[in-house]
Amino acid sequence: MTETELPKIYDHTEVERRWYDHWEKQGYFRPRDGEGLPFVTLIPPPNVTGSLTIGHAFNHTIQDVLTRWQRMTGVPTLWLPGFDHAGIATQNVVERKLTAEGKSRHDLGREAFMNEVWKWKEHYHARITEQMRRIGDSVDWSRERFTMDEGLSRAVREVFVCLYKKGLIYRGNRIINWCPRCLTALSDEEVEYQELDGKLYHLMYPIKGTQKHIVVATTRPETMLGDVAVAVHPKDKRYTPLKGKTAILPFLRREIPIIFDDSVDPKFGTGAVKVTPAHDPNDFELGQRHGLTPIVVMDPSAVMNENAGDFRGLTREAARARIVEALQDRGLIARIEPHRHSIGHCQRCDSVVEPYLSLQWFVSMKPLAKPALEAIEKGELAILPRRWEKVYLRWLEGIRDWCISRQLWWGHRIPVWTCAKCAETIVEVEPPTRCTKCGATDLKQDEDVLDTWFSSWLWPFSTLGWPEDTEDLKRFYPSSVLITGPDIIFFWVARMVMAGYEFMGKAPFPVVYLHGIVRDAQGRKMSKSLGNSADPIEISEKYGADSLRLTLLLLSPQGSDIHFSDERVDLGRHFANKLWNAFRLVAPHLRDYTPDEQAARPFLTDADQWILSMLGTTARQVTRNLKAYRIGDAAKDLYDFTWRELCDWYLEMAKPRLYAGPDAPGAEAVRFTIHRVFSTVLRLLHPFMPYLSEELWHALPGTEGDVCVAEWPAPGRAANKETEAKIELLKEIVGSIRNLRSEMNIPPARKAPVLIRATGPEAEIIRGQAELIALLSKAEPLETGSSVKKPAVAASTVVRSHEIFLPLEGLIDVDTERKRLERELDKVVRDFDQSMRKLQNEDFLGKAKKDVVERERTRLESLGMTKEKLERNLEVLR
RNA sequence: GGGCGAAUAGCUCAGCUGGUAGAGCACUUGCCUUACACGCAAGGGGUCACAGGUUCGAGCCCUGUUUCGCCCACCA
Repeated sequence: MTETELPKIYDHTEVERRWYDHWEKQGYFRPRDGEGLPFVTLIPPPNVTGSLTIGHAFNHTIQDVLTRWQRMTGVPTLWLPGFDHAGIATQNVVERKLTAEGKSRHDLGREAFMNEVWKWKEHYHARITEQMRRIGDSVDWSRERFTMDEGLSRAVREVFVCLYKKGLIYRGNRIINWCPRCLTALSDEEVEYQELDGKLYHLMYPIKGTQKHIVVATTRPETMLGDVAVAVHPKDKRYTPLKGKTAILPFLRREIPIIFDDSVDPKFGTGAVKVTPAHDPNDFELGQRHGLTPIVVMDPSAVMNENAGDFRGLTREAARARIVEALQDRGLIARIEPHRHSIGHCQRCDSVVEPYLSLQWFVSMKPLAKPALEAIEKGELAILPRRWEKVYLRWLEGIRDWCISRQLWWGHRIPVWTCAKCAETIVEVEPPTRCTKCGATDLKQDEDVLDTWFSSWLWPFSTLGWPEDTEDLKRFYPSSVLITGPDIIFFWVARMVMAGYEFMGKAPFPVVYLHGIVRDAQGRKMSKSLGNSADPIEISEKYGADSLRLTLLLLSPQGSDIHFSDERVDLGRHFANKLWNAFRLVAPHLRDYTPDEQAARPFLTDADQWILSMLGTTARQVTRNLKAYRIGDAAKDLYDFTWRELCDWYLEMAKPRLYAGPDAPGAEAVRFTIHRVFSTVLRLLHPFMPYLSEELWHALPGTEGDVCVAEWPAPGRAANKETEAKIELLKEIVGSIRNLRSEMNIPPARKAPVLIRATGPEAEIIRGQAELIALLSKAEPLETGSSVKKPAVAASTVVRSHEIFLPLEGLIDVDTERKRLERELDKVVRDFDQSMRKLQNEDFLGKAKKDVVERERTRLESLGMTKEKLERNLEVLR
């Protein structure tokens, strides 16, 4: 490979096209055979509703980094891909499409509609698969699953039947959350509450046989048509005279009792509450306690029904307006006051949810929650960052029964049949052919489907073949870690833990790592419905998939949200380009090179030893951070090492030896060092930037196979502190000279003489580094030593205790230089005084740690010398 | 009403066991130096939200306050 073969600007499009198929064909993504605990992670199955967002790309990147890293350490790895049918969400988008075509799902009928949804699913499945390949997800496609495939559907039925037989699934007429637009029941978790400004209406109900009224406060006057009582607190003196009385419901003239119940808060509103058991969860319970029969006044689409008298046919909103108007006409509204309260909305369509009495299927959650609660305490489950554990625990402690039936078509049909003849309920995994009680063959299956999460909560074992006792299930359950966002702790994480204990006897994963949510520049969550997320493929085309991955990680401190915008991907793109060009610099000099550590080691320079030492430290840090799920920190370690140490310093130091050619002295050492550094960095970098690292790995001589399965760098020997200190000193001196040159307006390309009057033991080190100092600061000639004479006219500075002079006869403006030195001295004096005060403080000397005091003493000494020398040099200018 | 999180440079954020405040972007100056202008070198810029406290020493620990964000809760 020659320089001319490598373009100046890294072209990711060309490189990223090349490797994915290769890795896949090699079978790297399938778990290798072998002993030892495998590393297993399960994808949070993306919804087939639409394509992936940047949020997904972030979630996948974390999983892929961990999976690729583990693969390189040699353990068998499995990242199992799959997709979620996403019941309501998917049905909604397909229905929306039909609406646009002027059709409804009922025009098509159940079967034809299902075909439409399957087509939709196929389309987006293909799209998502393509996206995952582009961003480099190293998933095992041979094990791909879908929540509605045959095996998972079987698992769903098995679980339903099992829980039913245990008495943990039951059917009941209860108040549930009803979406009048989706026309289905929802679980409590699918309702999103929003604080909104509303009104509190004080309605006057006439008391029978008197001229008086009882005033009830409500936010929803339209539900008054379903009122069956008025309730007050038993100890509320205002209402004790009304014992045994009844009120007359306006419009309907229904006579309703005044009842007494502890649950009424005398301090709220008027202390009297209308009771509407069919449209309010509290009222429902209250009604049950008092034996009241609920009256449903709306139809499923929240239009007033035949029980609403003259208001029949009005929407609930229209009914409210008309009822308030009519009551006002009759003087039955005491007052209306503003009232802020939270109102439930459908998670999927944002309609106001109606508490609605209806017959649904439920899971008793309390018994299932118990082991999931204990899991944390027993240490069988950890949620990172730890603060989320409280959220998880609190939800489980207050858990309520789960409404699992949905009045939809897209989903798993409930495995319950009713006998047309004897009305027997039959609950079976496989469709029965005849009634188990009377033998009749006319059986009708429940029309409803199950909540989409009723399949997702089985994901950790259903994807591995459960209920069959498969090899995969034995080998890969439980998985190693779950990577997901905190927004689905309740929907998914907690429920998976419950199902894991219930059906497998143990937690589905020992660790849950919850990463932040990707937001747009305005702080809104990236979502399909908002349309504020770029397509990862578009970003990959424009900036590169590697760049996207690295950027997301660099932007994400552990566990907090990230603010993303397209342009920020420049961060990753620029890094990719930097690495590419560093490689372009070294590649021609490594042609035909075969690493030989034995031959090189005796000739390693300080610079070589220094970068190798830093490399080792970086490798250790990266591994340590990955183990702690500090993925972003690991990425930063590599970014900083590559750019700040390798490119900014080492490669500059290595250039003369590289340019001198392969036969010059020192060539062996520099080639060895560079080879070692690049082959290590490329391996460390591979989990983060799989494409670029693979490309360069193949371009680097002396490497074998693919970096995808290369050995993860070993921790290596401890840092070489002595050499690191030498180079640190060198950096400081070079920095000071560059600063002087810059202040004196010496053009970068121009060489300029420099004198260093070095003192003490470091003088020897400086002499040893003179060649590099000269190279890096364009100092020519460079004179160092303890006896160096200060030139008559010179810009000067002090590093530690060493004086640096730039003789600038005729070029220097004395006034400018004096001001500069004064500024510098000022700073040193401030530090010196502060340090002095500290060391004069008895408490500090007595109570601070020895090494802290010692460090302070050294610092003061050094500051003192610097001060003294600056003053002396300044004196000359004055 | 409860809980959690955040507040550090103009912007987005690091700062892990208290010991000399950092990065990227943006800005200023000089450079197309034979890897890279997607770059190099130098530089400016901070009462670490506020008020107390603990400590020899606080961005970090404790208490309270303010502002923002998120989650939970049967506020008719």
